[in-house]
Amino acid sequence: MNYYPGLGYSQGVTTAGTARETTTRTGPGAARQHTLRERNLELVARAVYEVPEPLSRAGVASATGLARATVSTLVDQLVAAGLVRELPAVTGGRAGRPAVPLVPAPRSVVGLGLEVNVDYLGARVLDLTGEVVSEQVVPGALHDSDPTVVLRRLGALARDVSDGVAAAGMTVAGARLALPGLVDPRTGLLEVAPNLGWSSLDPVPLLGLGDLDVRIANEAKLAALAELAGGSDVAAPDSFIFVSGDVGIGAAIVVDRELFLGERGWNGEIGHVVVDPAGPRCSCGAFGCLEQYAGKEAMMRAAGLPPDSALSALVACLTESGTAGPAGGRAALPAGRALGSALADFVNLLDVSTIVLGGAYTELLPWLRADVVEVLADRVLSAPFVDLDVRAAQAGPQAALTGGARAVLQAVLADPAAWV
Amino acid sequence: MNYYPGLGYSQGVTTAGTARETTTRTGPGAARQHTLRERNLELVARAVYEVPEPLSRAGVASATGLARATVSTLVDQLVAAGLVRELPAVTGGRAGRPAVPLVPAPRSVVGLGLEVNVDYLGARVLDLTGEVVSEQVVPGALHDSDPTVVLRRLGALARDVSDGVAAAGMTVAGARLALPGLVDPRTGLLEVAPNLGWSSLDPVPLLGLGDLDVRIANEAKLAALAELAGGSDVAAPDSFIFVSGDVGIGAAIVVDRELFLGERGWNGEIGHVVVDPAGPRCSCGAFGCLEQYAGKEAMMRAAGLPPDSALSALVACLTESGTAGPAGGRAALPAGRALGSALADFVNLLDVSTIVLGGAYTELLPWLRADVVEVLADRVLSAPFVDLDVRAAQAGPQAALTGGARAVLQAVLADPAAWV
DNA sequence: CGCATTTGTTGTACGAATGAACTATTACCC
DNA sequence: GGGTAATAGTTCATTCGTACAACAAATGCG
Repeated sequence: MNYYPGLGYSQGVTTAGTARETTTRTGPGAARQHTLRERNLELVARAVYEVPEPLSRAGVASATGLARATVSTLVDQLVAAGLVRELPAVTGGRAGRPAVPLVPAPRSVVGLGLEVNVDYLGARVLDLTGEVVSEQVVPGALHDSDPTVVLRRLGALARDVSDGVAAAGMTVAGARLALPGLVDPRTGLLEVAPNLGWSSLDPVPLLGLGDLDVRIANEAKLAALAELAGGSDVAAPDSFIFVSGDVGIGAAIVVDRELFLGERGWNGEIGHVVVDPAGPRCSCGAFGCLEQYAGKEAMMRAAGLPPDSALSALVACLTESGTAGPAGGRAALPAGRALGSALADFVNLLDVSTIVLGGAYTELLPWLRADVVEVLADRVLSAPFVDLDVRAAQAGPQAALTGGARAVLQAVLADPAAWV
Repeated sequence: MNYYPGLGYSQGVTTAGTARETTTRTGPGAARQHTLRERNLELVARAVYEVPEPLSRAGVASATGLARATVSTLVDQLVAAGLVRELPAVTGGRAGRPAVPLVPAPRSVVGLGLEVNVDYLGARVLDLTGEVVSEQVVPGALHDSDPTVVLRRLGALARDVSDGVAAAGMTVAGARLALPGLVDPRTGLLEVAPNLGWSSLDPVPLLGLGDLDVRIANEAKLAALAELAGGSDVAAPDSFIFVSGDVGIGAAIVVDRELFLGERGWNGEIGHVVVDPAGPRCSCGAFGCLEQYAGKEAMMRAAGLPPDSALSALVACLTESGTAGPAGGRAALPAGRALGSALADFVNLLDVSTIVLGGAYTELLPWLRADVVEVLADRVLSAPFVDLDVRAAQAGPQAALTGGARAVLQAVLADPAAWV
């Protein structure tokens, strides 16, 4: 992760205390015997989970570098905890005792993703294999809604879904609530969600989900996590900027398969990068923000549609007005160059060369991509030395629900010792 | 570091292989017995190094959570390795056996910082206490210079300094070479350094420093590391954006006392963030880059001085043209608002709320700060919820030299087991 | 059918941290 | 001045987890 060996500068004792005041102060990083066990359990679990085809105990041993004997005891614990399942031994062509393939246990421990967005409420349950076990998504117009009412409805939805999977013998390891706004994950408070009309509230208790471990996060951040699963054919990039275009425009930064959140998780506000200070005034008070060019309403207006039209109307309009791409005629979407310009700033400031376009941009990509790529090639300083990649999101609808559930499961995977 | 518990998503087995193909594939993260020892050695070393006043063995034990017995053996090893020194036992008011204070060992293991910049060459040696043990800085006009000649001269300088400290019984743990350009720390190659007129070269062998471990890095990144030492009175912030203004404008990102480098370490190119697309053409081909407003030459021109004037001339000019600050008259430096605008984009994209201004900006801060702060307050979305802080760099002249030496010492501190 | 081969398990050895007991050295109080 | 409490540092048996080697299990192949 750190290509400058020896430049990383993390402070052991002192920061560990300041980062989370809630943890007990006894030995934040002291490594004991059981630390070894925890770490190696995680290592073995990841080896089982993050490999294209099942490994045997011996395979895990050679993949991790641990001794076969050690792997055996660790795997036995994971199997006993229900996190790993043994498939029937397969006698595969080769000589020797047949190997027992190990796979993530389906439908045992599951994660719950929750989301309130402008036009829907949803709850989705994923198991350790990444399959959707259960979900409910309810459309609704939630701008300027009452958080108490909406969150109670979402809580009922969550209980419904959650009770269902619990009845089938699964354990819900926790939940993540995705919200379109500035959330502070340390305190669990929502500062402001402009498009919902919500501000300064503590959403988790309003869900009424009892003692289930529910944490909140920004919607774009969780959607980016969903991207890490990759598409059916294409693998997910290890590092990328995820940009989600809708009424507002949000982004998330993933480096080496890990979210980069800045100090408070309030980064990625690309919608208010200035594209042209002589441009139209933005709701944020500045002039010429990206949102004024590539936000949903601006794109609708530019296409001569009412600002609150559905995305499908814009797609239809673009499809009939020319070939599927700007090469076929006039630049179909002025948003393209503006988006490219803001992304060029982003790439120059961050050095992440893959850009994943999500939300409305996924469907609009054919009309955006050429302009974005061209502006990036012109404006990114490292462009001569780097392959810039602009691609469509793969995670499917309500990506934040999937990402939230995945985040819960990643936490399980990061500390399987808590489950044995 | 990660305020979204459970959102971090690091992949154990698979990425470890892709990140560095050079490492052997046997057990990247397998934790064995000696892993415990290494980790706890680091923990103890950091406890000794990163605490305002000396700790005793017992103090380290309570600070780290390790048992006194364990700490004793670990400290003994560090003392034997020359990384830690015992001061005379101090009988401080309190009852009980007097404690033996432990401090970083002065003048034992040292780090070497090297730098080629536009107007000087330098080598600086720091010991584990952070003191400068030895240095040589040679002014020179090095734009469009011959890398072979310049690097041979720097190599001679480095050998000179290095031989001196070695003769005094110190061990040089390694070196970092700071260069003002795009460097790839993985390969050790310099892609391009526009202001030196260098491109596509492998600088380390040209130094001729034998088998000394020399690694290269970007100048602004190393200067940012120097900031982490803090000033004489003010403590360094844990997270900040370091902006170094000179002919070009570079930046580095530090989050939780760790450099954030992006995919290749080529981030922080704030000099080419677009401030106004209707602005003057930049050398990079785009229009209205920050460098055209807040680069050294642009600032000189705006003040009516020849573009290659010295910084002192600009300061003199500003001082006599009004009071020390824009409040005293006309906006002294048009660079201020441009810098504020680019920084607002930076903060919106990254969520790091402290900005440290280095290079020429340090001296110009009185004429810049008010404009920068005002624009930031207007344009940063999270401004109502965050205290934005704009401050001057503390690290002193040739900060990259200090930062380079510190980077070497941090590597020692991160793996003291290699020295016992 | 015997042998090589690979997987998985069992038992011993070793390394590292722990906690309790012990020594060393001071302050304080009578 | 001596006893006692307090704190620092050390010694040693214990515990825990991994490594290594030997062994058992199960298969393919000649």
